[in-house]
Amino acid sequence: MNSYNVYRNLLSAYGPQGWWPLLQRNSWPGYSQEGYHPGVYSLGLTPNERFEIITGAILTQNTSWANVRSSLTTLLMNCSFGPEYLRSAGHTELAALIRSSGYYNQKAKKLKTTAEFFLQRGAANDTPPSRKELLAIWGIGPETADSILLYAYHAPVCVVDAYSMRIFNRLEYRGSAEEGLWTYMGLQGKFHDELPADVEVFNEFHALLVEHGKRYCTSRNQKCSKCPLNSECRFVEQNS
DNA sequence: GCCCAGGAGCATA
DNA sequence: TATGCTCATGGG
Repeated sequence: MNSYNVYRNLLSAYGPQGWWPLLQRNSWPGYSQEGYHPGVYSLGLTPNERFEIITGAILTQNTSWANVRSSLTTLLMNCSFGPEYLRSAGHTELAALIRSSGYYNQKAKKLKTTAEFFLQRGAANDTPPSRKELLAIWGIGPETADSILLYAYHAPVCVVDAYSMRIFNRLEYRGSAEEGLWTYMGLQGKFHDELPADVEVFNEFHALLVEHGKRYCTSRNQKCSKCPLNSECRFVEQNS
């Protein structure tokens, strides 16, 4: 299944998603109360806005965004996402602030190690770190690294997540047949091959896959009859 | 009560 | 390289 066809189909069905949400801008024109900004991509980010995205990317690991937003609101009131605060805060204090995101002991440690990395880079934070540097940080894996590169630095990198795997495994009916399931790097390579190297396309594509995974391609009780991709999905074909 | 959510680290084989 | 386990809250 061609990723660009999927992208165009989902964009047509759902429209621009307004990622990555920025709570700090929730009173700006074009921004929703929750910080979404559909169709607005290219405004520069302040250091604290960039670090809000980095913080959110870590807190949302295996966690719903509603839980993360609650933590981000608390952090915004306490430190406005200044990384100096995350470094200096006590573990127990920080863990309490991000409690609603779950895994709060692990994530408190992840936030501190990440804050330390970016504080040491200092002025170099205007340019993106390498993917390898990000992966070397304790608490940052492939998806979080790519989310930081794409959404905090506008680098042309595709983000793959559990939804992407589920959707493309189903579209191609992988796993139940002779083909193996998609891996992170395998699916990212496919996306990079098939999509135009455009930051706005990559931005929307990942967000659209998340929306699609929530609305129709759910883990169970999937809603195939109303799915905008059902005419080209081998999972539907095999189960009808 | 169970399952899932915008994953990653670590031990084991 | 590839599984399996752990981390943890909050909504459906």
